[in-house]
This record gives sequence, C-alpha cells and structure tokens, in this order.
Amino acid sequence: MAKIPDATITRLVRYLRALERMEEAGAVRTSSEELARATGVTAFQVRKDLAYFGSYGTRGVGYTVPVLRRELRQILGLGRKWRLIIVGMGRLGQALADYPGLAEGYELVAGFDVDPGILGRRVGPVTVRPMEELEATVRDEHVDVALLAVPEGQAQGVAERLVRAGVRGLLNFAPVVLSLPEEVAVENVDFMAGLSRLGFFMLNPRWREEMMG
Amino acid sequence: MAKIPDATITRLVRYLRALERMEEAGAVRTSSEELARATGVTAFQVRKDLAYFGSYGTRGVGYTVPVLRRELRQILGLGRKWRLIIVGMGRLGQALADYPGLAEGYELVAGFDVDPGILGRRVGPVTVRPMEELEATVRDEHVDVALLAVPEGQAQGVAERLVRAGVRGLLNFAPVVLSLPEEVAVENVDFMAGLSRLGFFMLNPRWREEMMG
DNA sequence: CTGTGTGAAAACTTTCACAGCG
DNA sequence: CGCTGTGAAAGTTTTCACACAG
Repeated sequence: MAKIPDATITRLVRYLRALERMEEAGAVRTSSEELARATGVTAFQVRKDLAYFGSYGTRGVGYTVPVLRRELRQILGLGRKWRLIIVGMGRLGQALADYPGLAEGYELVAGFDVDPGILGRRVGPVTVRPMEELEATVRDEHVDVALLAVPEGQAQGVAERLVRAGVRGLLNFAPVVLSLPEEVAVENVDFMAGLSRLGFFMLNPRWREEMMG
Repeated sequence: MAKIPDATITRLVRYLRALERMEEAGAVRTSSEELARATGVTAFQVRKDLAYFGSYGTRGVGYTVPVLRRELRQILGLGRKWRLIIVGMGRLGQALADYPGLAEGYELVAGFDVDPGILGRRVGPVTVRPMEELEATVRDEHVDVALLAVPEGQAQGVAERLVRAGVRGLLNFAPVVLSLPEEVAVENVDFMAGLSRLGFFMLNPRWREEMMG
C-alpha cells in the first residue's frame, strides 16, 4: 500500500464537504469531474486521491454520492464519534464550542479555563470547568482529542499535561511548535502564519518568479 | 531565481518567531542548527529555505539574530503595515480583533457585522460597523486584506463584495473553497479540516504504512 | 577549523494518457 | 461508449555531502 500524501487527506475533507452539499441537494450520482469543479482541484487529482484507498466508483458511470460520502467519513475517522475537550475558553474557545459543525462526528465533553470568572458558565453544549479537573476528566470521560486554545506561553505546558493524562490528538491554535512524543497526533491552526503568507504573496504578485529587491 | 516552495514560506514564519524570542532573550548570534531545533525542522532545511532569498549568514560563524530577523520581516511583507478589516464580528471575529500579535505588522482598520446588536461596540482597537459601509471603508481607508469570519453560507458573497471593492488578500475562516479572480491572494484557516486530519492520523497510527481495513 | 551556501541525488507529489470495466 | 482506476512521466521538495568563506 502506497504512502499517502498529507495533502490528499486535506483534499479528502473537501470532497466530503462537497458530497454532503450534493446529498443535501438530493444528488445521487457524481463524477470526478464534478467533484473537481466543486473543490477547485483537477479530476485527475480526485481520482488519484480516492484510488489510494480503494475503488469506490463505477467505470463509465461515476460515483454514488451517499456511498462515496460514507466511505470518506470512514476513512477520515468520522465513523466514530471522537470525544473532545476545549482547553482555554476565551473568545476563541467559546467560538469553537458553539460551532455547529462540531456535532457532526465529534462529541464535545467539556471546556476548561483558569479564569474563575467564567467557571461554571454554559457555552454551547458544555459547562466551563476549572483546570484542576483536566486530568480527571480526560481519564474518566475517555477524551481522545483536545482543542488547545490557550495563550502562547501556556501551550507547551498544558499540552504536556494533556498527553500525560492520555489525550491522543491535539488541535493547537497557539503559534508555537509543540514538542511532544511522536505517537501524539498534532495539527496546527495558525492564522498568523496564514496572514504572513498573504503578505508574502501580495508582495510578490507573480508569486512564482522573481523575488529579491 | 528558483521557484520557492510554498512550505518554505510557512517555515519562514516559524523562523521569524524563533528569532523574535531569541532577540527578546538578548541573543545576538544563532545558527541553522539552533533555528532548526527551535522550529522542529532540519538544519539543512533552514539553510536551504534562507538560501532561496539570499545569503544572510557568515560562514564558520552563523547568523546575526537582529539582521536575520529584519531580513525575514522584509521577505514576509512585514516591512510595511498592511491595513486589515475583519468581516464578521461574532466570537471568532472578536477573538481575532483582540489578538495582540496582530498589532505587529498589521493595522486593524475596522470590523463589520450584520447583527444590529453589536454595531458600534468597541472590540480591541476597533468599533463594529454595519455591512453597508464595507465598500466605502475599503476604498477610503485603503484596506489591503480582509479576515473573513462570516458563516459558511455567506463567505463567497462577501468575498466577492470585498474583491470588487478592492481588497487584495483574504484570510478565509469559513470551510468553503472561495472562487475568486486569481490575482487575489487567499489563505484558508480551516480548523475542521485539521480536526478531520487528526481523526485520520489517530485511526492510522503508523500513518505512513498500511491503510484500508 | 567551523558553519554557511549550493549542486546533485533521493524522495515525494502531481499530472497525464490510456487500459479496462461496466 | 464513458468514466474510473493506474502505471509511468514530469515536476516539485527535501535531503545530503561538501566546497569554501571567514
């Protein structure tokens, strides 16, 4: 079985979203061509990406929307409900807790914060708990993944606590490179990096050729 | 001049952050080795990334922290202050407006929302304005970049308005693929995609070999 | 003698053409 | 016949070894 490009996984997420829109719209069949248009990649790419995992289409016909959707959910680990917590219930943490898409495939168990002012407050589906309860919650509630929305300076420390307590995946919103045992899956969501890339591209309009001043 | 990998730009952002920490700590010299350790890449990679843009070090010695920092800021377009707006001042938009790192290299001009309930409210450095004033603000205040923090369904429409009004770069937080003229720079910050990738990696612990079940 | 800068090799990803299945 | 699935080619990125400047 070939090695699967990281970028393929990211695209799979897009295909899935496109399929969900199609299914909502009542579509039953689709094609690599249509998926490509919906997600801004090439039809070659769509077929290759799917082929890494198996044969889900019918030659000469295309793909069956609900079937492919189910398969992609399976591949992306949405077959089961991951159990989540949010650490850091500032405005970012609260925005995350309220995000409707979360309920699809994830079960938000609790939110944590140091600020006594918001302890006990209800946000989205959860109540804010004190940091002291972090380890106990992770263990007792079988938490799989933590969304780390704490300030930069505390990210590494909190991440270590989480991993020690048994969390297996981290979605890190702080602009730091976490150093953790490699069996822990980490994804970074760094909007400042995105902003800097924007600056670079805007400064280098033919962002393929010619740099340097 | 060679084509510069996209990933290089992302790493440049990390190097810059590491350098800023070093400078704060009073360090004057550093090396590709040290930068590598601080950012979790290899020293080869650091040198190669920097070499795309020029020769900033001294052989046998290393790099001068403030010099390299200045150069990277230049490369990443932080030499000038980009003028920003935030469209969508829900909790996410408010969290962004309050983010202290923004002030470094970006000038937040205004925030916009449709909700009459928060119009006029002061968040971070800005006051929330109604969507009707969007175009006028972009033009009159010479806005370069917009942070798009509106609900999924409105992202494409708002993006088009922004581009028509003259915005040149978009940082899109909605999980949609925006289709816009290609001279507009777009970066996506999609935390749900990150979450799905986590699920995939956790489901495939030796996330290099063996898939399929 | 040290650590950068770089050409060349290896690894990886994307593109493509088309065989082949329904 | 049409559209998927795939091997092979093209293109891109990373790794590496080492020449060379200070």
